[in-house]
Amino acid sequence: MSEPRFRRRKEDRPQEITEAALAAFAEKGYAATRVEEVAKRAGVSKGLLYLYFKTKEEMFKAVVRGLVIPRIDALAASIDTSGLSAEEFLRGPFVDFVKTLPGSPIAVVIRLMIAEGPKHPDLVQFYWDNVVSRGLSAITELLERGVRAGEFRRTTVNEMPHLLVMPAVFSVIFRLLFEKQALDTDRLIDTQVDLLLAHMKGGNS
Amino acid sequence: MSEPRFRRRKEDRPQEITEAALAAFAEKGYAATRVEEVAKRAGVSKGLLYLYFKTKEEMFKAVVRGLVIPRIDALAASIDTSGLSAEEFLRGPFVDFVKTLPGSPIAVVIRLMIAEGPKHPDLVQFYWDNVVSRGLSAITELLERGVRAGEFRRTTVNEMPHLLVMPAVFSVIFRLLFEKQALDTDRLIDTQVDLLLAHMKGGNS
DNA sequence: TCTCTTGCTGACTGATGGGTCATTAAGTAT
DNA sequence: ATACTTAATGACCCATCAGTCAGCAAGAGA
Repeated sequence: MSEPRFRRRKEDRPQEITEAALAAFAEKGYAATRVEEVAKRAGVSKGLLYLYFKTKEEMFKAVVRGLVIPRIDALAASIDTSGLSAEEFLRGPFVDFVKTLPGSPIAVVIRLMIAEGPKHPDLVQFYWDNVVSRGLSAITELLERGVRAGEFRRTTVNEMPHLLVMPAVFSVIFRLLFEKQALDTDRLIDTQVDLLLAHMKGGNS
Repeated sequence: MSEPRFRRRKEDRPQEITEAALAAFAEKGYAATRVEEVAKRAGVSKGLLYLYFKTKEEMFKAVVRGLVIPRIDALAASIDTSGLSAEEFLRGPFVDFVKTLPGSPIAVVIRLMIAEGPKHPDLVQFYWDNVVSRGLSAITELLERGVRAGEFRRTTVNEMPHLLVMPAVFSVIFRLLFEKQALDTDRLIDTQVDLLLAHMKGGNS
């Protein structure tokens, strides 16, 4: 006769909740987001959230974990599989990936990390181990490959892969805060990569 | 006989409160900081805060305003007064200033802006007008001076002064989150400035 | 010394929101 | 059908905290 008032979908709940939480956090930030708001977005009662996550904080951590790992895995994998030269990879898949960041869920995670990081040391540690550290190593390895192939000189950049990631982080933050004052983040990223490649390929230092 | 229980010091209160608030925000972030905690640090009762600031939010805004403006003014002024060439200014006062950022109160403000910005659009606007916009213009003007003097070619960098500020923002965030995994932020800044100067002085694009 | 002004206090309140739990109803097994 | 398990509800509890206000006391003025 009538629709049941709810369905039991134990399997799907965690991800649904996680997604709802991300959306809410993106709009209001962690502290300003009410648990009930997340519940509403997930189309579920507040009490249910506490069956899947012990506290609001646990929920927050689940969001970060669930979103970031897959993406990084994908990029790391593509470094190995693609038969591209180091320069081709940087100009191609790497730049593409970086350009998508400012508009992706990862941008939200980055903001959350900055805002809440100091209050969640274990989460920062997790993020460092699984994202930052691995990302930097992957880039270092890629540059090393370029040096071995005779594409690049060995320069300071080999010890500072940060220089390649920098524009991504900067763009994420800039877009987040000053959306209106459109900075052409794609161009910023391209320019920085051009600069670095020019420096690594020829020149004098 | 006995010390008075308090003194009336209308003049000094605002700054004392503002400083206490900054210290508290630096440790806990805005949302997690209790108004009473700020009062305690300022050695004052909670009620007093509300005589000088209508709300916690107003207090927050006062912190940002009071801390950042003076610094930016100082830097902007020194661009004009110093008789240095563009390159000398960049390698000298500019780099010095940027290097102090990650450890300065401004770093705290930057973090607060990222964390709370989306909830305070008017504050973001204020920050844009008085800090970011003015800072970028100053740099643009400096580069332009360099071009006119024949020091620099005109390149993409003239339209993207962001490239010079980027390492500062990146360093602030990096140090804030991953203090332990010491990134040599001074070196990062130097390297980026070297790269840009090399590009603007010679080369091919 | 006795006002009078006002900077300042601290106990109070009202609302908010994280977290709980007794109860209900969806699905499953017999 | 009937009994049983457990996903899901939502009304409730209560600690927390931003903001208030009646009264107090520091210092100025006479």
